[in-house]
Amino acid sequence: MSASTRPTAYSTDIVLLTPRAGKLAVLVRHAPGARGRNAVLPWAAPHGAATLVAIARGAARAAAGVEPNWLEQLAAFGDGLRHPSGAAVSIAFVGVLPGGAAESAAAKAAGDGTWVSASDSPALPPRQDAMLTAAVAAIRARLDHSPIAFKLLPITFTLSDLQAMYELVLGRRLHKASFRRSLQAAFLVEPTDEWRSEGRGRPAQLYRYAPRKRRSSRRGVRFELLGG
Amino acid sequence: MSASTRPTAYSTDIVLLTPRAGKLAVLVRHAPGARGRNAVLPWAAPHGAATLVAIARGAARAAAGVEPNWLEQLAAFGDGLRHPSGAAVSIAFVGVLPGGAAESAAAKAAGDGTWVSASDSPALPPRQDAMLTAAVAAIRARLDHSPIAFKLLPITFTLSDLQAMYELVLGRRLHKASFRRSLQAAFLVEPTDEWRSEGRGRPAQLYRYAPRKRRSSRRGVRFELLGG
DNA sequence: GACTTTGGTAACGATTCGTTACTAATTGCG
DNA sequence: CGCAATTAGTAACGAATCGTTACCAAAGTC
Repeated sequence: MSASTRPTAYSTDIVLLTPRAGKLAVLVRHAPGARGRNAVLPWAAPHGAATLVAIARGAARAAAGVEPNWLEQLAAFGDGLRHPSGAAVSIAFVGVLPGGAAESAAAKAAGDGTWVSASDSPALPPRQDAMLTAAVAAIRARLDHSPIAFKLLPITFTLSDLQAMYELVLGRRLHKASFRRSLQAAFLVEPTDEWRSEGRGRPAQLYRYAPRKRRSSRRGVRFELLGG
Repeated sequence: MSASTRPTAYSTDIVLLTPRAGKLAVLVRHAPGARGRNAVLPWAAPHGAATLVAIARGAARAAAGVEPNWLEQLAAFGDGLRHPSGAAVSIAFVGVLPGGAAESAAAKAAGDGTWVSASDSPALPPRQDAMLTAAVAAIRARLDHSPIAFKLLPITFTLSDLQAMYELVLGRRLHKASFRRSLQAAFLVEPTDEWRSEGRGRPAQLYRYAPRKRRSSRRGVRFELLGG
């Protein structure tokens, strides 16, 4: 399903991301010999009539032990950069998993990959290194359009957890009152009956992702996002 | 460079769009036999060490006679849909040309493609039909982040031209005062000394695209863009 | 109890934004 | 010429949004 010695027409690669220790971690497979060196992203050669996204999902499950909670195509990468498959072009997918989902005993037993910090540049092959950079930029750019932050969290979470996840992906601090006011106006979450007490401080109510409305915005044009 | 009879590993396709008669037109090539039927998007097989974007640009120039004014990768398409190349996967690019650039005598002589309305669904092969739909959605989604509207216009244009182009791509009407206020705040255009008189009404000043500032926004989170 | 820490919200001021209304400059027509 | 029609361009009002400060609530710690 993965490491073939003969060159394949194209490869399907996956950048699986999960929060770990306040940073984003990426799933890699290590070459049998060295540890910490020669890391590669999970990838698969095309097989049968499986769709691209199905191949990506299968590669993710083989390496992580569980299926990604969210998965989208990233882009096709070619342009001469070296890739372990030898293929001239690779189609990359981005996926996310909730924090802790990959640390379960079942997931560890079923997957052959390991999680490393995404920002410490784990010495990937050139083409896959470009994929990782693009993947981190992509979830940041799509954070407003896809429920990525929610899919990076467990089913229930506190509003502070949600804000911290947005801050982690965006790489900047957000204001609590503004964040919650915007969230309230969007009808994206609903409270549960549970509360969580994290040691110090007042307990926080747990929420779940439950989008209800979809306002057709009808807003004007946002020129300020244009650059160059 | 284009129509080979043996199956290729993958194809590089291009969806070239231009404004024409108040709608978007797409560049297609017609099969030699029938006219109006069997239209295909320009595509190319991989060759040599050329990058993906260079192959796409070459295919665009071969069919349009000129190079696209803006070009970005769209996505990879596979999933069993039929494609004239026989390849299992195709990497699609979106490009735009200013209105009138494809009607010049030089362009018509150098290109072997023809322009048809993008909304009248020109009976493309299934996979390319999906590309066209995705391309129109993509330029709409990226309109705020890439200077697509400016690249769909000639070098100089009136502010009414610019607004009409935004309305054409977005598919909805915009308010003149709001549009110009936002544009002014973004420092994206500079006036020229020329004026254009279009028959009736007051003449309009011509502007050119000349982005000066890039404010780092620092805005909050936009939950209202999230759906499903 | 006093202090610290985290959760949660009210409210003020500034900015943005949609809209209305107005002025400016040209063509067409009597 | 005088006046309607048409398109360009802007001022300004009111509502909504947004960043920020401030405050209260509920837990643990000393």
